[in-house]
Amino acid sequence: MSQYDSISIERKWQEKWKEWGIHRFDPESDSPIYSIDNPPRYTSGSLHLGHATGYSLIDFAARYHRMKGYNVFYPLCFDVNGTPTEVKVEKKYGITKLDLPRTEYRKLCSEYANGFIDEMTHHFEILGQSMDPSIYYQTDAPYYRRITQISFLRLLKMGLAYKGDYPVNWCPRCMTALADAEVEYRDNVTKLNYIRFGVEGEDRDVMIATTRPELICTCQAVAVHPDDSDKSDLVGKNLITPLYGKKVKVIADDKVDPEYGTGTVMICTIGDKVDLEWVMKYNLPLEKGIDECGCMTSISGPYEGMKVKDARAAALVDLEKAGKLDRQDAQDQNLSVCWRCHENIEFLQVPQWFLKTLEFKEQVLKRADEVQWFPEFMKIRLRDWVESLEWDWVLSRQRIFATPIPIWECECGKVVAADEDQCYVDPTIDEPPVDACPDCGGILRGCEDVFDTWMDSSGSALYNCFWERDEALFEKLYPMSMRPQSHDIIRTWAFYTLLRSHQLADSIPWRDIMVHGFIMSPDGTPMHSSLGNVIDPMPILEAYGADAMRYYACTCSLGVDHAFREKDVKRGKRLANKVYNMGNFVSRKIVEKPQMPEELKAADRWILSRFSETAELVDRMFSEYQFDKAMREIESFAWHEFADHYIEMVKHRDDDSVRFALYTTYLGLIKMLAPFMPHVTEDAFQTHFQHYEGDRSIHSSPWPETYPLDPEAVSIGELMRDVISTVRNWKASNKMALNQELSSIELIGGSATILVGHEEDVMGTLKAKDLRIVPSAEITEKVIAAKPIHSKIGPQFKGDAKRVVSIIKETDPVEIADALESGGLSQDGLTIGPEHVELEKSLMLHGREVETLQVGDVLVATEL
RNA sequence: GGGCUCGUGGUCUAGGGGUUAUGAUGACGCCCUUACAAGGCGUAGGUCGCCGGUUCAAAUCCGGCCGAGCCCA
Repeated sequence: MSQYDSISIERKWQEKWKEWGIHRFDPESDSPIYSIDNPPRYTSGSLHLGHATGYSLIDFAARYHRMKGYNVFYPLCFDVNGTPTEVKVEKKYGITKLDLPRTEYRKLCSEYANGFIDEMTHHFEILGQSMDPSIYYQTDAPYYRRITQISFLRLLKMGLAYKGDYPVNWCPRCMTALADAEVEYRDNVTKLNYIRFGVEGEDRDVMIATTRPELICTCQAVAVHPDDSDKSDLVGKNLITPLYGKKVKVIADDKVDPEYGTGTVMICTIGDKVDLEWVMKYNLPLEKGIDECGCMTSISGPYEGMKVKDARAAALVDLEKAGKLDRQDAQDQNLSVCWRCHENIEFLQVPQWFLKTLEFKEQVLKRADEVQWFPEFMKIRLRDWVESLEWDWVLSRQRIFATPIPIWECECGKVVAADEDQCYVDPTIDEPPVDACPDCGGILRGCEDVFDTWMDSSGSALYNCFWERDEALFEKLYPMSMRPQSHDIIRTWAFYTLLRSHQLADSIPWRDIMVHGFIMSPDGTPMHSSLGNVIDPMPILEAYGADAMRYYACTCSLGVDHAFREKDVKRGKRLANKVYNMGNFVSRKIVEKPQMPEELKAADRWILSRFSETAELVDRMFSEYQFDKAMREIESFAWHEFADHYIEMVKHRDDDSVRFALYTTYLGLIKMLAPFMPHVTEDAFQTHFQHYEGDRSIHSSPWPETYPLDPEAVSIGELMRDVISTVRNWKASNKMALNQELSSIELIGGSATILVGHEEDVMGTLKAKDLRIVPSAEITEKVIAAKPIHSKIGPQFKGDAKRVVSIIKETDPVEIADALESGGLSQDGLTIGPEHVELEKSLMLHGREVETLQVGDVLVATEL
């Protein structure tokens, strides 16, 4: 059979790997550990193309390190917490979190999310993933949440977690606080409204421009720029707000942009972050105009209970009626929206739990420097993010399907934390460690808030290393070897993990971080379900196989985005087929395991040398996560050097030397390809090598051994290759069959003599009955061109280089050759030597009817 | 508006001061050759985004501009 049937063969080995358990991490082993802080897959349904690519890249690292002798820790894991699931469940059942008791709501979410796990696990298998189910975890399980909770209790004890009363980003639809990292921005056009404020005791108006007229009820002050001479007379006076008639002071502050609107700003509690800055700076009262549901409060008077948007419209009508609305302009703005439901977010003051983050900025950046970034420039993303941070991390969320915050609170304000032994604990169900408030004896109420799910995710490295579960294993495993992730979550997953590992373990979480890009649609634009350009990887896997899909994945260099190319997957399928067929050829020659013979023939030494060079380069590229480069090296060696040239060169031969070289090179070749294309290489290994090598699987076999470089064999091999392919091309272009016999071939030229003693392969391959190698013959050499060698001329002649080049170009080549023979070409005080010029010669052979071909400076004469 | 990355034959891509710019893919032509026609061989196809600068020498370094993607404001 010459066709590689990917689907049935892939399933077969996937089943075997499962049966053999060859991807297991061995906690007892003394081998060096390579551990991967694998991204727990979010349980949102089927695999998409980006996942297929991302997880393939991780699997390359895992399989490579197993072959390098590492005890690899690569857990199968799922992320099952969080708002995205809640949003989907609410949509599915048409409910909100207020419609159901917490336990029932949570049950719906849990059933929904867990319902995907079997299918997603199966998809990983189809992709050829070597994740280890023996170290499985999911983030909603009590054993995982327990670690999240204990880590919080430690941070609380250290004084790093605190309850604060600061305004937070708030999503009125999700009814929860959001971290800065959860806020997205959207371009929007709104109305900038010019509104008249009265001046106290004077008969004039001041025009104020605002996009949020519904917040006039919370106006605390009005600000102008200190250098704005037109308005300096206002500073210190009181203005009267329209609709409410409230007196507010005019202040001068250089944060005011005099160019924006009227240059006069109303300061509300709280429209945006600048408002908040002013509120803090001038110690203004924090009045709440909007509540947690996104409705106006009683402060707004007639608008109480209205949604913000409706209140804005109503306020504008009233302002118009009162003659206070002067005009409206269109205004571009950047709207803050919730990352999940895209509802406009508000700034609200709702008590929340925070983790001290700002005071750790420098330490986190130091930790980031201790980690090796692949690619290096991705560290800049982290640095920019850290340096731009303005707030501590809001840990609490007013949601349900997440890890509960393990505390109870008393009306007096006392907080009672859970005992670590109690965890996992749900304070809305479980009893507190003490019966009543230790301060006032009051009743303790379980905290209903839950953690931001990044609190769970950023503990993955700690969890993986058995932190607070097994002290000995923690010592052995921590820090982990590598964190793989995409670049969009550097500010969240990477940052929070670095922060918490520093705070809790005083260490980096991992030594390396590998950051990959996104997979875009074929036209280079992002894939979005709303655009209808999302590509499902499953039909691709079925059509071409996992090895082909994985081939595509390794063409995706790290750190940058890649448009999906189906033809790259096709190329992968072809490569799998090619490798499969090479195996068929090699195994025809092999009847027992070949030993290295005392003497290897030149062509065989050449291919072993080239293989060794390739394997060492590939090894280094693997260790630097440069999978695209590694694959390119393997592919071009396998396909072009090994198959197109070497195999062709030795087809005619059957001896110990060629058997050893074929066996060793092909085995080494499939070994270095095994991390990328695990199925076809396993199939070839099992079919042709397993009974000789003994390893149960190619994936539990060692990385190939290499041989010292043999420069002599490399020159001989390359000349053989060139002579053979030149004559083959000549046969082809003269419409001869490639196995057409030739009565003789003559190689003429000094450098041809290295082939003396190695005629066999040239003759055998070209079907030539005779081969003669002579240093010279009755030939005439004619110099036809002289070319300047810039890399030699430039450094030596510097400023004169241009003149040297033009001398060479303008002088007759024959004249140059003659001059070089007799010591050099001198002109204009410049002496040009043989090292500066490459002479191109035409070789003429007289007296016989022969075809002549030229290979470098070797002339090939063939005779039918 | 800021940061990062990228612009190379029709398409995709390698190279990151010094031969005739790499390879894939598509197009065209030829070939069943001791594994593979899902193969092999060959041909055509390029002002290396644009404009300046540094240099003996720039696809490569520097500056500006244009375009794309991501991250942030």
